[in-house]
Amino acid sequence: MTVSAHAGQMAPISAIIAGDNALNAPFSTVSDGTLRQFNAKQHVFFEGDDRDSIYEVVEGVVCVYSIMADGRRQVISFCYPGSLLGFGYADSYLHNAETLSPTTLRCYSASALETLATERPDLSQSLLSFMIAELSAARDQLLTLGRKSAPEKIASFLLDLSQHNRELGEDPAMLQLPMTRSDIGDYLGLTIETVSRNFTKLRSQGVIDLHQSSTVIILDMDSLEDIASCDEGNF
Amino acid sequence: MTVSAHAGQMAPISAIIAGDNALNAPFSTVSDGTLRQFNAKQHVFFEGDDRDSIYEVVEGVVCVYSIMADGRRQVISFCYPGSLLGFGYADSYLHNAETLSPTTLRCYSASALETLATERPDLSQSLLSFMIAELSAARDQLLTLGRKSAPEKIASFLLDLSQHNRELGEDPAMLQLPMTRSDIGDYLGLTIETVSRNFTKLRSQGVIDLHQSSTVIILDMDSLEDIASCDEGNF
DNA sequence: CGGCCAGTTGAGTGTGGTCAATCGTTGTGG
DNA sequence: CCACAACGATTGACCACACTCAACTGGCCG
Repeated sequence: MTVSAHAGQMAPISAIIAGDNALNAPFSTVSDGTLRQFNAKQHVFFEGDDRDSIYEVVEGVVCVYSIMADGRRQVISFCYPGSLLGFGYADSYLHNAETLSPTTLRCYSASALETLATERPDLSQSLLSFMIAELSAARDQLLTLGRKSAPEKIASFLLDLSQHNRELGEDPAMLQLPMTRSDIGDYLGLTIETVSRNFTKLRSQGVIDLHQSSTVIILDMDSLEDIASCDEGNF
Repeated sequence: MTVSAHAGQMAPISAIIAGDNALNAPFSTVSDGTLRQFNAKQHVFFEGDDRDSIYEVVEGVVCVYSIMADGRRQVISFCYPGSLLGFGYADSYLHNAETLSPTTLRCYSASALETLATERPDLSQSLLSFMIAELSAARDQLLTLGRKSAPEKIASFLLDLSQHNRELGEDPAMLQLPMTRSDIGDYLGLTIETVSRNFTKLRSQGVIDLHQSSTVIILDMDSLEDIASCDEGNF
């Protein structure tokens, strides 16, 4: 799946750092662990900023993206609770990070966390697991961007969100989209018009329903899966 | 950069495992470490195979790719010496791996290596560094696949190879391509015809020279960077 | 020599991009 | 309360870039 989040069964980084009495513990071992609140559409950091902090998404959704000199944008991932932002060994952030909804982040000192990782094998293992999951998601997305048609991209995207809901125990047929059509387009390598047209097409085929533009109801999961993998029989 | 290889300054995994008297030591700590030889165009493993072994590229180039039911292919990375193949926590390989040239791989037991990683912080750190580099490369490639035109993709690809040469102390203007036009197309999300046409176009513009189809000489690095329109100053 | 394969080149097509108009919702101020 | 602006989303008309199909070249090897 390409939605960037900790796989459900993994312990969140915060729990590893805090030890057994996790979640509400004082994070004395690493300099910080304090919570920061963001409104929607606020930047957490920009590419090139000094990489002083690493964030764990606690609540909300964050959009990580790259941008080219002429303004073309590529969304790298949508980060849901459990994801880490800003982890790596560069001395500045490699991407931009912007909240899509009101968001709570847990903030760590980058240097302290990375030093701690050299001392705590469980933390190091947890970070490694997280990176493996992220890499796997990024590689799946390479296939989507490089080889799938627009309808396949849209269907794959909706199925990813559905799977994400399923892992959280939420309704896999009822999707709340915190991102705009523009975000989706920049994630899938499409324009907003193409995203919109394909949403409309799926609705006219009876595969999905769209009450508000931010709510997608999957009416025919089988058809959606057919479209995602093969894209035969349209028009 | 998107060419998948250990960043030059990192210690290869084999050195970590073997300890200080690296490279030629008996790899008693992990079950294996033996060398395996491959000819060109041989598969190392297929997607779905039991993930029993992890490989380190010692010599040669390996192409890692995904394939869809209808045959569409996406090349994930070209793995040069220093890269790891098959690392992850899934119980089967997630991709296919095929040698492009005669290749030597160092072979480890996946379970033994991953167990060892829980005991040896230096190994765990090394693996984490490697994964960070791989993730960064994959994310760069997302931008290329999602947002760049065909000429930009080709130019970026050649610049990546040039940068790789530079890191190895080889001539950054003289590129030996171990992969076919089809491999390049499947890496960049293009057809072989589009790859070929853009190579021809670069040659007719005097940006590159092509003696054999597998040798590219960069005549005008500045133009190539302009065409790539890449604001990449990585490393 | 002939077959095979990778690569190149050409002609025509179609998917998805561009440009532009419109719609719908939300929020603000008169 | 309505008028209006702002913004996201939708739809339409048109176009271009990259794909498809096809022919051909050149190198390699039996």
